[in-house]
Amino acid sequence: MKITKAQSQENRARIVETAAALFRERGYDGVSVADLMAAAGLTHGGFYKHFGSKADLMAEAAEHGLTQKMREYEGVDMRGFVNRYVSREHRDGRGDGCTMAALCGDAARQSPDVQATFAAGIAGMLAAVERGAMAAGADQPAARARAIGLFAQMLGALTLSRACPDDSPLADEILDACRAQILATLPPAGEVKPRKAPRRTATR
Amino acid sequence: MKITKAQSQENRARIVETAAALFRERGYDGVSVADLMAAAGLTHGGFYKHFGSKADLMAEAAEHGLTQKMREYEGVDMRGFVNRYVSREHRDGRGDGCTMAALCGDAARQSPDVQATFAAGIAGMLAAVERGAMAAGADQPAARARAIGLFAQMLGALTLSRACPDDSPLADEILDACRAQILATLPPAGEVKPRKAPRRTATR
DNA sequence: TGTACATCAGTGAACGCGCGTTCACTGATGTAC
DNA sequence: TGTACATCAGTGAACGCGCGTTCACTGATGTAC
Repeated sequence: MKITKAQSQENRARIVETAAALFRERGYDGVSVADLMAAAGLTHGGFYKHFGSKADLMAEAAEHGLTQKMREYEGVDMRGFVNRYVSREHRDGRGDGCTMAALCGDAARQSPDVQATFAAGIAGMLAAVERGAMAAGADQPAARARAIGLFAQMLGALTLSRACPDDSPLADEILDACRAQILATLPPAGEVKPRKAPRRTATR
Repeated sequence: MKITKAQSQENRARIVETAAALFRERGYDGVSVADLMAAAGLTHGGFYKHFGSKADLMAEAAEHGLTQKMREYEGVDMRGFVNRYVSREHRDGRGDGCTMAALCGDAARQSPDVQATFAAGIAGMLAAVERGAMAAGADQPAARARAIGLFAQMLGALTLSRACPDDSPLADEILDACRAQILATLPPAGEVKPRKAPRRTATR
């Protein structure tokens, strides 16, 4: 029952991808190794041919999820980012959503490895938001502080909204209030005063 | 080995109090029934003389923690609240801190009972922050939206800061940037334009 | 007030269960000749 | 290019462990007389 090298690498990648989504959906403790291997279409025994431990996979899945989301938002302008991030779709789609928003609270209690991954993810996210804020007309160095405040508010809004029962009107109110408030601080679309050339994140 | 009724009630209260702190510190899955009974100075078998299940205690501990913190902040003005909430002390003192900030992310994956408790806690918190914002000079109905945005940002700041490794400068930067940003939107202390009588939360 | 007895909070062993992890085994792949 | 064999990803049973929960038992409390 040996498998092609390429097939094996493909399996490994699928495990990471599957794990990233399941962890976001149910949390780290809510997904067992057997669960996720089954979801990836394999049996649990083979897990340790790919990863040293569940904790190792947690770090790798976080890394994968964070960089993937960053890439997905590349080139999206600030208003678009806020509209998509602080939305009912994002709140209700934990599995497909932002790893930070889904697991940031849990990360604080995980291994240093996972924690370091999240810290790097936060740093990257803030840098991207800062770039977006400057492209939207903010000044350096205020842009840095503004980016931090902005992202904290977006993440807080999502977290609070998700904690409410499914049909709660409060869940929507929180999202709507925060989105409107953030958008109000951004210049209207198209009215951006360009400084140098408008920045775009490089597609590497 | 029977115990006084009063002694028993005291034990029960101590279990709830201990559980609330341990849950905040390590998360719901990070504390076993045996753990917390030992921390309360009892053996694990007696747990079910007081509670139907661990999930029941989770809801009761959340309720306890949330209302206790609300009472603690009663009569504190807006600037004081922000300064204490968005602080290193609060970030590093999970066990003694805000239940919402510590467990809001986990709450989304818990039983409807726990989720309802958190939703009620959010509602209460927002109402209190709204009162504080109005006492600080905001207008109705903007005060409601402002309260939501404010609290989301405070909670997000704490969550992000806690996700960073202990010695990370980023952890402090996030806290400082958000605190400064929030305080800048509040009128300076003492310069409050009173409308009607300045409101104080009733001590009931 | 004093005596006899039912109550029930607390104890600690035991339960079944699912977890992360290990292991002997399989058999197609990939390599050495 | 064809043959012989070592490799190693995947399988599924098994491991020890800690979990939430149950249970028979204890013995001071609280009650009935």
